[in-house]
Amino acid sequence: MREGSDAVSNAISEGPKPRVRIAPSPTGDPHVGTAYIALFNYVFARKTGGTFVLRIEDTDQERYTAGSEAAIFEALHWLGLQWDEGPDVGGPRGPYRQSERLPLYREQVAVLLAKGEAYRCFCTRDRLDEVRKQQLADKSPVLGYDGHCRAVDPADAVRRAEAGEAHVVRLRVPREGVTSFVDHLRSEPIVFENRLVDDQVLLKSDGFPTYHLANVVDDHFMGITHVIRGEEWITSTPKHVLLYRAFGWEAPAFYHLGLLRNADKSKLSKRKNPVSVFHYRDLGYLPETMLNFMANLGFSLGAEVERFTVAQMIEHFDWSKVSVGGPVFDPAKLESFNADDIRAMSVDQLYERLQERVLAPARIKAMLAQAQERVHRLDDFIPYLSFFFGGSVDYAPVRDKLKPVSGKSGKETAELLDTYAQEIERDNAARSFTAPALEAFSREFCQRHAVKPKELFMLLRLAVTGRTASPSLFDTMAICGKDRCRTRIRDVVVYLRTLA
RNA sequence: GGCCCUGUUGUCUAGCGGUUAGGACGUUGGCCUCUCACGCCGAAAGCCCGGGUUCAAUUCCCGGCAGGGUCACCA
Repeated sequence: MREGSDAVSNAISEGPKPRVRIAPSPTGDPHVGTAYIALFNYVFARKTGGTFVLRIEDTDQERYTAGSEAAIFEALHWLGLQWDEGPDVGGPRGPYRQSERLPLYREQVAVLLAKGEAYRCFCTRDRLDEVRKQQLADKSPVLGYDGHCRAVDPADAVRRAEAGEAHVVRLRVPREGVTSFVDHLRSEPIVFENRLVDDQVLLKSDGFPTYHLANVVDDHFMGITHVIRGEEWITSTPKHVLLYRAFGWEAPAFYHLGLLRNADKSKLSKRKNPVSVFHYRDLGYLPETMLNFMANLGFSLGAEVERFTVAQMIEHFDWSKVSVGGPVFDPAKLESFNADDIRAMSVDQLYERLQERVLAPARIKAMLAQAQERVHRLDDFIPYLSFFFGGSVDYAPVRDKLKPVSGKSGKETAELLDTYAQEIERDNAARSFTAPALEAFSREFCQRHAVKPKELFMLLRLAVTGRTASPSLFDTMAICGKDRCRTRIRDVVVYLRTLA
């Protein structure tokens, strides 16, 4: 744990009310890492009587996926991390979606351009690639833009821009000196040499701001006082500090939290761990348990207390109790916490919880519709529906049926299934996980990969249900839900890889 | 590779110069018990390494090493 010179600013003090924010990007499923950062922002805001802002960073046209903004709201709501200002609840510093703030960024870029703190760059991608290749070949310690367009006469640059020549706007980073900032979670100031800092692109050629620009401009105009985010941002913080300086604004206080890790210590990723908040929700982890578990990853209430509520965390929160060594996200411990909490409930409470999601009437009815024509007695429904529940399924009874598709090895079949799971994420329709979309996608997938639908579908059926006979594969998948299917497909991928 | 961050049992952590280094998950032995689970009792397992500073370093300083992050017109 850090201490010393910074002890004073580490303490939570009075003064103007803090304003903090989380700024997720609507790409894919809401990530537990986002929830983790949100928790610390939320707790800090509540502790200090400050304001917790939710801002949507949707400046990347390429990666934007429909529906994921709503998914972020849903995930955060499930956890109970309510924000005070945001796209859905409004607030005095809106709008809270970056795509709705475009004029502001352009205006601010113009200011920088006028001050000479930024410049237009007309370099083509090809030239940029060349420069990079050369730097790599020369083993240059300095990787990045070479400043070619710094020399372009500003008046000339305006003319070219007005003539419609494609360009970006870059920050003019000082070539000399250092940029340093204080990270209030670490004892020493963090220092970067300016010559190693790239002339960051501020405005892309499509007129959208980059993260760096939008982030700084928004944090400033939204009055953000404390930036609490993941450690992955430390290296870009000097760019942000330089930007604040270029604008003549005061920078907020920075707190970089350690990154959640996989068991092998790499940054938590969906290849190695379930990372969707919905995965945990749908498999029946309790939101308060999730929160308590995540809180323990970097925050400690005291020597021998690890089970506590968010309210208790708020009550005792202090930055001196936060550690930053990237913690491994250990699902086994989460599970143990969850089991404890389930045990602590009354049967009535448990019954209530079950009805909220696991036994939600709409969900049960969807299952019954599938089982109706396949079951003879009412009492058979429950065992028949078993594969709609739980995480992994037992493949022992169908082990001999779990084999490579014709013409492929086990390993190749494993990769095929893995690709299938990944491509679902990238397909706009399939990602929604409705039966028709899944079917269309799956048939198209078979065609593209030259696999017989019959074979792939059986493999999927076995993976998802652990049975050779089931209701329509795609209805089954849709009802099981994306995360449950993904878990099971992953199980089979792992198994198939062990085959020749 | 350059730069940056981090470094207490396998994992999450407490510790802030002197402790039998504490707790939790996991592993493991036993008790309880019709079984399982729960519960209870016990065990193994840790201060990354090397130099300093000090009467005394897990703790402070320096250097290594290891892990991670980052080097985009992605965030």
